[in-house]
Parts: sequence; C-alpha cells; structure tokens
Amino acid sequence: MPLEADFDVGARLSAVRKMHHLSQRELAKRAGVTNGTISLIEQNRVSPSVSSLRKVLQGIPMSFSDFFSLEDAPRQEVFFAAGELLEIGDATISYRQVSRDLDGKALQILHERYAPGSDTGRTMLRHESEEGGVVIRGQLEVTVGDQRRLLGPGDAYYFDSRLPHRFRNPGTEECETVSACTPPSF
Amino acid sequence: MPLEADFDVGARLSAVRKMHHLSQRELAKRAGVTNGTISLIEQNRVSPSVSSLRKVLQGIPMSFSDFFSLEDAPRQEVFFAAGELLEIGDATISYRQVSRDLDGKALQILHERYAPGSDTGRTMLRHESEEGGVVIRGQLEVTVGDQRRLLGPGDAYYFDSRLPHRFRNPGTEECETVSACTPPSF
DNA sequence: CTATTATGTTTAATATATTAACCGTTTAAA
DNA sequence: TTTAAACGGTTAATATATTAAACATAATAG
Repeated sequence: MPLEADFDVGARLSAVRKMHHLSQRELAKRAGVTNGTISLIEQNRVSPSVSSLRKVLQGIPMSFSDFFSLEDAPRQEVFFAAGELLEIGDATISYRQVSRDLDGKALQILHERYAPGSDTGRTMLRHESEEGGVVIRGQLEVTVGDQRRLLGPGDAYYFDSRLPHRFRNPGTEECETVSACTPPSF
Repeated sequence: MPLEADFDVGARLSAVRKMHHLSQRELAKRAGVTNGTISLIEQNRVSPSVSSLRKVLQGIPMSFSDFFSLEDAPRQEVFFAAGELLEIGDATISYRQVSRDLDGKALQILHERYAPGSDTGRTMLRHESEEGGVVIRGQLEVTVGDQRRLLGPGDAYYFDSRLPHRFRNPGTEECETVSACTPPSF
C-alpha cells in the first residue's frame, strides 16, 4: 500500500493533457470548466475539488485510479541515440540491445519495412504490451504520447504500448526497422 | 482503463474510516482538519479539495490510488448462511463450496481449531491474499473491515485478506473450522 | 506588414470549501 | 441521577476554488 509522499497534481495533469494532445481550452471545453481553471490547477495555484477534478479527467477521459496510480510511475526513457545501444552479441552475430535495463521488460524482436509515406494512421495505436525497435535504413517518425522524434539509421525507441503511439515514414525511400512487441498484438 | 461513472466520495470515506475503527474526530485530529470537515465530506455536502482529501487520507493512512481504485471494486459478499453453500460433492464425499462464484479466486482449504477465548489479536491482520472458512463446531467471531459477525456451525466466511481482519473464539468450548488462504501467508 | 487565430496566463467577482464554535444525543462513570 | 466525555451534526465566518473576461505572446494566413 504505497503512501503518497507529496503530490504534484498540476504537473501530472499537464503531462496527461499533453500526452493526449489537448490544449487547455480544448480540455476545458470537454470537461465543462473554464480554461482558467485548467491553467490554475496546472500551476498548482489552487487545489481542485474532487468534483472538478473528476470533470476534468472525464474530459480526457481518464479514471481517478489511473490518474493517481500513474503518479508514482517513473518517467520512462523513450529514445536512445545510436551509440547508446548495448552490445551483447559476439564476433559473428551482433546483438545490440535497446534499453540497458531489461528488468520486467520481456519482449521479442521483429523486422519491419516502411514504404515511403506509409503511416499507421492519425488515430493513435494502443494495446496492452511493450514495444521497441531500431531503424536500419531510411527515416521513421515515431510519436509516443506527447513526445515525437524523427529517427534515422541506428536510432531506436522503446515504450509502453498503452501510451498512444504512431509510426510514419516521411521520407522518399523505404525504411527498414527491427521492432518488437510483447505480447503479440496482431 | 475503467471510467468513473459517478463517485460517492462521502460513502467511500465513511467506509474507509469505519474500516479502520476511527471516529470522525480521531481521523480529523490525525489529518489536521476539523471534525466538521469530515462530517460534511461524508454527507457529500461538500466536494473536498484534493489537498484536504490528501490530508484526510494521510491520517488513515491510505494512498489516493488505493482510495480510488477500491471504489470500483464491487462490494464483496462476506458472509454466507449455512444453507447458502454450494454442494459440489457426491454421495460418499460432500464438498460444500463457499461462495458460488469462484472466478479469479484460486484458494486452498485448511483445517483449524480455536481454543476457548483465543484471539488473533487486537491489531488486525493483513496480507496479500484471499481467505475463507467454515465453522464446524463451536463459535467464531469474525471481524472483516467494518463488518463483524458471530458464526456458528455451518456458517462460513470469504474475504480479501488485505482488509484488516480478526478471529476470536468468545465461547467456552473449542471451535473447529475449515479455512483456506492463497497464497500461503505463514 | 496587418489581421486572425490559438495558445497559456492573470484578475476581480462569485461560488464553494473549511473552520471555529456550538448543538443534541449517547455512553459510561461518579 | 448527575457529570463528563465522546459521538455526529449544524451554522456563521472565513479561506479558497472557480468563473468570466480580459491580457500577452506566438504562429499563420492574407
């Protein structure tokens, strides 16, 4: 039964809101409160009532339980530069491990190719798993929550698939990647 | 990601408080708020600010996450009258099942005897498991959260062991029960 | 460049939560 | 029976959250 040390409601709400690509005004509109309320809450200049916080979360939407339980979840490292991969292979076969800490992250690597302009779609993907990958050739734009980055050869990614995510090849040449997912979602 | 339909903060706080055997004034004192505040919150005549609710929960103590996650947990059926058990045995051996719905409740039955006056103690028990049992002979007073009942032969119990609980034999004869726990906690 | 639109912020007015002090009831002890 | 303490509840005064309307900035289109 973890105890709340302190609780940064403002930062948490701000993160959640951005993660869903909502402006203060958009969220306020959906929640039925004013944008000023959102602003003040995110600055921790007020401590919202439970009832108004509920309205706000319903506008996302997100449950109290998720809002408060995600609080203690440490921010995951999402992006890794090419040189940051861990080499665990040998002379004949090179295994370059994405994310140095694999505790509690059992996953299996795959291989993918993206045609020029291909896209997983505007509606973000979500599923109960974890996934990661490495770009081999070409360029891949990866969006995870409120973070977005254009990855080139040697760059990599790793994240919790429950975060809304999207893959896009913005270039003119085919993109080749090695990706992974556990458990298999398709 | 379960959504909050509506949220009865008052009833929830009242239940949690009673579950920990605290009066409004005792809790208010520990939390650093007034007893009136507790009273008004429990009547839902106000919607507490997150900051004051945190103070209150710290006085229990309980985390936000637990407070809100237990909310959507359906109220568990705790007590079963002797005639309410499910017979799943045959002619030679009778298995009378406690709780008709065993989905997600894998547990293993044991056998116990309580000497007259014996007691698991004033400090309530808690552990990560589920447990249940049947009284064979004598009487057993079972306290689970804010619920208490004196069970006689044929009566039974079943609950989540994370709820504070206590067993006591208030009678003058030995009490025999069949109980169970999963996973083993001792 | 100007005009427009969207963004987050701020402030006075208003609505609401919280307090301090009190009430009536119950329980237990003198 | 009286007294005292503890209980939950209530109310006027106060503190705080929320609103409505403005401001300031940045990005975009004309």
